[in-house]
Amino acid sequence: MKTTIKDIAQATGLSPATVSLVLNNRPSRISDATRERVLAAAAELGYRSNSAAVSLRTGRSYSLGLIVPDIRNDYYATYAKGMEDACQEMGWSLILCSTNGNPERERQYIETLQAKSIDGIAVVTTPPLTGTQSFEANRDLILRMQIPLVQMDLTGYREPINAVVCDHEKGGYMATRHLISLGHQKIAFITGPSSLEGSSSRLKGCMRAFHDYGLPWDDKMLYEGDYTYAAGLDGIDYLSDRDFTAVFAFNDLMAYGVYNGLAKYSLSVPEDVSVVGYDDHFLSSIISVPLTTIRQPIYEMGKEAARILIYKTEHPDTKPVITWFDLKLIVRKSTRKIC
Amino acid sequence: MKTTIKDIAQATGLSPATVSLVLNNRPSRISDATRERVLAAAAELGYRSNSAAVSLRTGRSYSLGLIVPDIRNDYYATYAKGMEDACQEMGWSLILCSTNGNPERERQYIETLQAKSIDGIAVVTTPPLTGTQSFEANRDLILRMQIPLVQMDLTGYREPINAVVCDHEKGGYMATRHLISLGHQKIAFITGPSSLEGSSSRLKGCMRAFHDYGLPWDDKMLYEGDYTYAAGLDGIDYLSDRDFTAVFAFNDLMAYGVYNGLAKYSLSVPEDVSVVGYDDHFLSSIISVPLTTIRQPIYEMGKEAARILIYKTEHPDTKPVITWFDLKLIVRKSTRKIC
DNA sequence: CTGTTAGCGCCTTCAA
DNA sequence: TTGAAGGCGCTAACAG
Repeated sequence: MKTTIKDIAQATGLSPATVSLVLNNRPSRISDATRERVLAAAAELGYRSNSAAVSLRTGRSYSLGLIVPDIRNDYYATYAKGMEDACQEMGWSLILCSTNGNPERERQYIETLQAKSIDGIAVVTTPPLTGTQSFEANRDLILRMQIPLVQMDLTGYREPINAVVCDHEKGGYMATRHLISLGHQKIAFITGPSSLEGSSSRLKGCMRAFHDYGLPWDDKMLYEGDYTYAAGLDGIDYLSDRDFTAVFAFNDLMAYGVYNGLAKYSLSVPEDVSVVGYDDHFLSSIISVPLTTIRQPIYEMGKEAARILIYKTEHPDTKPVITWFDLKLIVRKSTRKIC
Repeated sequence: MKTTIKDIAQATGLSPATVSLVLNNRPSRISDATRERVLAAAAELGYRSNSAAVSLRTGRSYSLGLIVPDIRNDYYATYAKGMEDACQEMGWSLILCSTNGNPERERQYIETLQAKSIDGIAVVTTPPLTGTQSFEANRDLILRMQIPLVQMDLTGYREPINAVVCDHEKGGYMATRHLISLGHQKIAFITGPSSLEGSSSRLKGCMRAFHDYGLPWDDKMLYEGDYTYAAGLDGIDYLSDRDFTAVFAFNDLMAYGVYNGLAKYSLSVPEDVSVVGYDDHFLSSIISVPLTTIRQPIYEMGKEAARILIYKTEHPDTKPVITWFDLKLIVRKSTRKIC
């Protein structure tokens, strides 16, 4: 039914080995004449290599696994798309694993991926779990399996590890500086979980900006959210008796919650309160008051993650790669100058 | 390094075949004693089957392919999540293929999937391409490869085919009837591409509602969009000199465009104009004026798609399965009663 | 009830 | 420059 290298061998009167050699472009110098013959026959017969056979023989599968908490989240979907595009460019495949933040399910996936001789795994852990025991255990599992691993926004670990990272300290600084330069001095912050590196870095940046501009820092203006829409709403409830002219939400989803939270108190954006988000979710340019935000190049990070993984497959004994990405302030309508 | 059935065979003093038999729960009755022994050894040695070997031997891979235009689109991401969850429940994997609406890339994917001995493929074609020659060619390609295929919202074809479908005629009817029952008589419609079955069905439903309630139909109140945000904006521009009190956009994304388009003309929702969307995008409950919409059970459809595919793998010679899903009107704040 | 045998399709020595 | 042979890990016949 399906044509194999044997068929091509038969058709050309050559041996399967020779056919394999030319089909894989091996340096073993084959005469141009036979090469042509093989290629012609392969095209003629519509040859496609059987990846199970290749995989069994070589132990490689030319596919990567992506483990994310929830593919419906635009953030992860964008990352997935980046990886997927990079894979496609190089003829690789991507296996999608959505864990719902369940570490046990994550573990199962890792084992399935190993069974499939996956060549590399990219993991983005769900916020509340990062740094937990079960997550570390899963990471160790991957490492022990000797499968290349790329993480996102996670540099600190007991040993160096491949990663794609943004300088969130700088991101926090940029957002805060933007507000300060607009004349805001009373700024409220709705953060992510403090256990998350990305969140604590942002916060450090905020404090540094306050310090640089000689503003007094006040922990009471802080609400610790969890990156969900609801946390934005709750944050405004919590902060409602404070006095502020601006809010910096540590991601766009919470900023949307802030919008609606403020509306509840009849406060409008940006007239009464300026709002800055973080991520540049695709909706942020679309909503009625377009959101000023810090853009993360998630798509590019996904691409790079795939590239690192593929590179590691070819060069297993190289040092861990950490690629840094730039953040960018996108000024829209949700922030305004005050006197 | 990795333990194989041979290792287990050696450890237990049995043959690889026997080990395989118990590990796969084959009906060939094996004594409980040896079964126990094998299972114990497998656990002991941490055995995991090599799926490349299984795949090479059996021609099956226990994985499905999903081909979508863009995983960043919440609609497709939700479908993917449904499939992924169903796969996970049964120990299968999902390979993600995002085509960007490029038929050539779609074709490449199909061939890659075949090379991987994929057991089934779910395709959701990008709107402008549905029904085009290249798309039909790709579908034929899959069919010719004898790989089970599931489509979404696509029933009409020259031969019956597995599908998960909503009755969009009814959906169009429900949305229109809702507006009519609220007193609206001058309703504008922003449709999807007329070449799409889902869009033309909705439109038929709208017309039927008008007919049932004795309202005159007017083609001038129609704008053909393409399901993008921009189309919603454009639609309002196009309709700006018409007289209407309500708009029915054929998906939520276009409804968001309608919101902002109306704002441009200083029209507010729902005071001046009522708006109905379609899909129930996750943002529709979140935005400042929550959107009345028709909910499609996309997630469930994804689950069912995976189940159909897996079923087809076990029962290749059964008749095509078409599963219908119910639509539901979700009334929120974007529609109001007028006198 | 269990073991033997024979490949699935491919790649990789090694020999010619 | 090419061919022959062996085996990756597993399963399906067929024996015993």
